[in-house]
Amino acid sequence: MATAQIDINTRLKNQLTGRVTGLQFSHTDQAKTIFDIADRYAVNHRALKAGTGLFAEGEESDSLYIVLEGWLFLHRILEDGRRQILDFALPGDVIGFCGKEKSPLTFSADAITNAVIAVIPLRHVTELLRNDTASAMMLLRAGQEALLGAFDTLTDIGRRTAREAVAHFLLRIHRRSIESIGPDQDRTISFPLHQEHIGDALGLTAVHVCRTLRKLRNDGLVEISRGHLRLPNPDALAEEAGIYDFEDTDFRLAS
Amino acid sequence: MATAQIDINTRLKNQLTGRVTGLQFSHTDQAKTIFDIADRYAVNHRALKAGTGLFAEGEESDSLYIVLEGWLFLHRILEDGRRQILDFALPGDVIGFCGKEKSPLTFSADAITNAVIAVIPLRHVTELLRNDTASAMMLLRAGQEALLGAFDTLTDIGRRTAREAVAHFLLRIHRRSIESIGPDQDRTISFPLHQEHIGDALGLTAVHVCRTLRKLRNDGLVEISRGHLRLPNPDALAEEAGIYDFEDTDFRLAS
DNA sequence: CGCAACCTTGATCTTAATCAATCGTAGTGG
DNA sequence: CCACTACGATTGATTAAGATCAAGGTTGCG
Repeated sequence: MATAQIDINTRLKNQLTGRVTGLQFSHTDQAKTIFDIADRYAVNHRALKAGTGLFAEGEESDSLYIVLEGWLFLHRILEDGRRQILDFALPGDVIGFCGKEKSPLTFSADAITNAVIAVIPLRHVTELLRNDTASAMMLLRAGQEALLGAFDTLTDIGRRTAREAVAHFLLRIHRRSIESIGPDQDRTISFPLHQEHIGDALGLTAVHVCRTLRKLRNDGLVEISRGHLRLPNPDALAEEAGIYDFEDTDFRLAS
Repeated sequence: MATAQIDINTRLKNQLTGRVTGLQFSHTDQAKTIFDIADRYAVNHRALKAGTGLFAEGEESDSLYIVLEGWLFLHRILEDGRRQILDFALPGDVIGFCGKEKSPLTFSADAITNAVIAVIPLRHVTELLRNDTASAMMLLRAGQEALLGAFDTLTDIGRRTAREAVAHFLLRIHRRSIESIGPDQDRTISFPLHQEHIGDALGLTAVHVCRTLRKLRNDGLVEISRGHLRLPNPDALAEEAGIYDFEDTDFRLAS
């Protein structure tokens, strides 16, 4: 069991390391190092079946998690059932670090697909901070990356129309998938999200996401089929999202 | 000039240290250590007039900033002028750390009131990570704290009504102000935000914020006057926000 | 085959946006 | 001291984006 999971880890690292050639810079290095951190500091791996939870709001956890394989989502549920998805987590992403011991988590994490997660207890994080400056910097960056992602979503929900928000969301997920899993084939990525996931991430209903996607599909900007997403014309889609020249610049930029 | 600013810093620390007596635990310690970090690693202080910018989207910055005095807001502006406020920054908050050098910032930070900011260059952050494990942990926590705040706002905008969101927002700001500036007098805090700030933070128009605040005021839940905010009945307001027993639990919890 | 998810589409309703004045108050210059 | 100005808060009338309610329609799987 443990060895099988380490194989998965190693395989992912190789995939990512193999990618360095074609690409320019640091994101790839970062992902590599995140997996190195998982290698060196994880006490065990957790294999989750699709639909099961990694942790839930209210639980106490003194661990940090690194996704090795699969897609998860972080969310919060209100009393009456309204759900807000806060983020998605792909391989190489760090989640669940609340910083303090003994304080309850304020959100839940569930697996969308089958997933493998490296578990790093807080005491190993302390050790990492003491002995491994480069990894500490990686961790800081990962946190900041997550914050910037939340800022993107905030802008999508707060100040973009449904059409703009969905377009922007798909571009971001597409980019993250490529950065995490590796280059896409013909602009196509594996895409396990349901319309309800998209809606709950963007503050929309699944019905409205459906209508919005239909229009984007009719306009030839998006293709979704059996768990795969293709963006035939990312530039045109970026224009819909209210972003221009997104190939050149970091398309997180609003203008 | 430098001495005057250090005096401000010292005074703030004393205020916070003085608070330890009445309260239970780590938040206070954390704030103290954030100011210690500012003391030890800042190369200089910047004094900002109300309404001026600390940095703007698109600029490159290899510094991290710690607010010593005043209120700031972080925001992003879309092409057509729509604005999303991403977060507010109060004394003790850390902002602007993008993690990578030479990459442009993806949001702006402006001062709401006059403000004093400690500037820590990235090379000092590296030094901090290498030599000062406790401070490194503080920095990680501060980042996580910001992420959790963004998650709160995400839930407000995405899944709460205007009334719930405004109630929740005021409770959070009230709490942050107390944690940062010190205990309030008679449930009253200094509150420099305009209705437009609240609207841009919550994805609403200033007009709708006005109407929502009026109703909350008519219900005796909120009092706002000349830059001050009073929450006469936090428990009742928390109920409006869809939170119960918020005195006992971390009211970041949705349920 | 038949059920269970999920997606799709239509009709109607609600929340919040937009448009448009008006009011209050703090500052400014004469 | 007082008109004048500017900016923010307020209120009303109207519109629009997206929610809600209600059927079907697909797809995949035991």
